[in-house]
Amino acid sequence: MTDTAGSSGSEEGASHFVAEIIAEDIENGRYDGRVHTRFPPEPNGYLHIGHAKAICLDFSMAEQFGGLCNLRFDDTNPIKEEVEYVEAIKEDVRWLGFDWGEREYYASDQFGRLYELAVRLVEKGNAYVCDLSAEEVNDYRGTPTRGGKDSPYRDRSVEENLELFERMRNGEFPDGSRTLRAKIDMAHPNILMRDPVMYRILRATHHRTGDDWCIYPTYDWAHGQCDSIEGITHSLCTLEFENHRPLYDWYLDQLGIHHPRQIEFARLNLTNTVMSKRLLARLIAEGHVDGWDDPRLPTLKGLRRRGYTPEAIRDFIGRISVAKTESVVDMAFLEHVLREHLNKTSPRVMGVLDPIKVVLTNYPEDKEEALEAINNPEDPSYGTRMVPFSRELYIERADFMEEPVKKFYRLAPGREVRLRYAYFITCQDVVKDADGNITEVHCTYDPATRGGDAPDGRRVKATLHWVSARHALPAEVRMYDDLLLDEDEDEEGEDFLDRINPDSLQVLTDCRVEPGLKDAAPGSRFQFERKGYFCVDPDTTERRPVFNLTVSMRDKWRRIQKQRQQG
RNA sequence: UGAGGAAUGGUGUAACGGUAACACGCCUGACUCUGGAUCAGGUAUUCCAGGUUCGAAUCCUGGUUCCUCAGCCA
Repeated sequence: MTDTAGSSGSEEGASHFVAEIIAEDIENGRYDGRVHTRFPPEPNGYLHIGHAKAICLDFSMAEQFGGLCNLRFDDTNPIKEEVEYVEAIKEDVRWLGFDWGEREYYASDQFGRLYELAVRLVEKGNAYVCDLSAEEVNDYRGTPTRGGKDSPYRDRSVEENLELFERMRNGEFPDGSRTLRAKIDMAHPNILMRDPVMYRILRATHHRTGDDWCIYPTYDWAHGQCDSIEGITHSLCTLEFENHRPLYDWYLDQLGIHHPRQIEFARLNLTNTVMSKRLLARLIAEGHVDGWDDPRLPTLKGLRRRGYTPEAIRDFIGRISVAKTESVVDMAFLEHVLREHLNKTSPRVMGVLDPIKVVLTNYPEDKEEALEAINNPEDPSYGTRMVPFSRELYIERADFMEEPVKKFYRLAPGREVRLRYAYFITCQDVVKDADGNITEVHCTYDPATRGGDAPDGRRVKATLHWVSARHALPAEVRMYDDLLLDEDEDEEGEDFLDRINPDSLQVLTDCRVEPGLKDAAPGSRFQFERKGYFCVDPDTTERRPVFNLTVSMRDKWRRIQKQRQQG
């Protein structure tokens, strides 16, 4: 037997270029065969599924090679960072299923150490205090094609630099008036090597260090040194940091301290949505969605509320693999992986989203019975439940057609179908209101088909879900669709707001679900048979449950209709 | 016009000088008390031009296209 479970790449050891590099390093005895990674978010916003890729990579590489992965908050910019984000990020990482043990670090924990290291560079003549203003620094930097020019403060003596740097730290100079800069090469072809800023003067209260510091390290200065201090071996980051690697290496080489290896990979992009913090913030600010946990968003909070499972997200990340090619993954693939997991794990239930009444004219008025239904055909251990049945029922409006078109084989006048786990029914008549809208469908049922099988072996083309009108629980269902419409190939540079799907949310307020759903806890997931996977939203109240569509079922009939529309 | 990267079906990834493969999507069909799931089949791929080689997606040369970089953001 050939095991093709390898498609679920997240389970066993993944094989991609990052894993190959690490395996090679181990083989060569680099870092004594040790593997230690880190996930380094900045606590200035919420995590999204793009971060999930980094999280899964960082933790899985550690796990696969018997190493460790740290959680490190890259909190070097106090004006953007807040504790609220720290807590939210931890919750999200935990929800995804990863454990950083005691290894929760903060760049800010190293401010003292970083300062000492900076002093060392100054002493070596590798850094200097520069009095140029921000604009002047930009001006002196040059352009990608033209080298910059040296700062007039570049050749200060070590003593003067030491003194000035200490006075910066002591708060003797106003914000922005001076910086500490690495002394590298103002003519370097890589702009980042043109005497990058290591410290800026910034009087802002930091979420952890309060007002202890009025100078803060920049990313490039802090990141590599923190990696080094934590003993990181492989520092995985996204492609845009490729240009930073020479600088990352330079600091570590000058200092002569433990030197991790930075490896860059392509970030995750998905069709029909946005991933950038800026764009997500804009959607919220402009009211296109309701907040960071809006179920239409690819944020982890949003996906959680939508009903995504962490298992599915991890499986998805494993299966798209990791490479250096920039790519856009089809949302359909994420949904496929999601359905795969939900299909195996979701209890089935019946819910009618757009009800139309069915009256069984030959069923006694007062009779009620309970019919046995299977909770999960994929897994017998889920058992069965009893569902109430009576004379008046609701079925899906779309499951009836007065004048059925070709290939429609659900209920229609004179036609017999099965009510799932219940009876065969035959449509005899329809009742309409003054405007000609169908208000009731009158059917007869065949008592001999109780449970759903005909003793005479008679077959029907369709099986419909239903609820008993008298017993059903009214519910609200929020139907979600892609946040963005498909990209228009001829339209270039259009604002992404032009692609917003006006129908990304449709609230259905007149739904009816099985009474057994009365006490379903927020977050619990179900398959509404034939419709899709749903989960209970936190907006649920005792009086009225609220469900979110997680992902719809694949639907052949819908596809036929679509084909027909398109000609 | 500088530096650093990347190019394989519609999409994502593999093949590490030896038959271009896997998954998603799409299309057929089978089966079915979910038009779900499952199963079977089909569709379609090496950026271009040269070169090396018995043999090139892979090596070499030259080009093309795309991405990143001029924050005291990360």
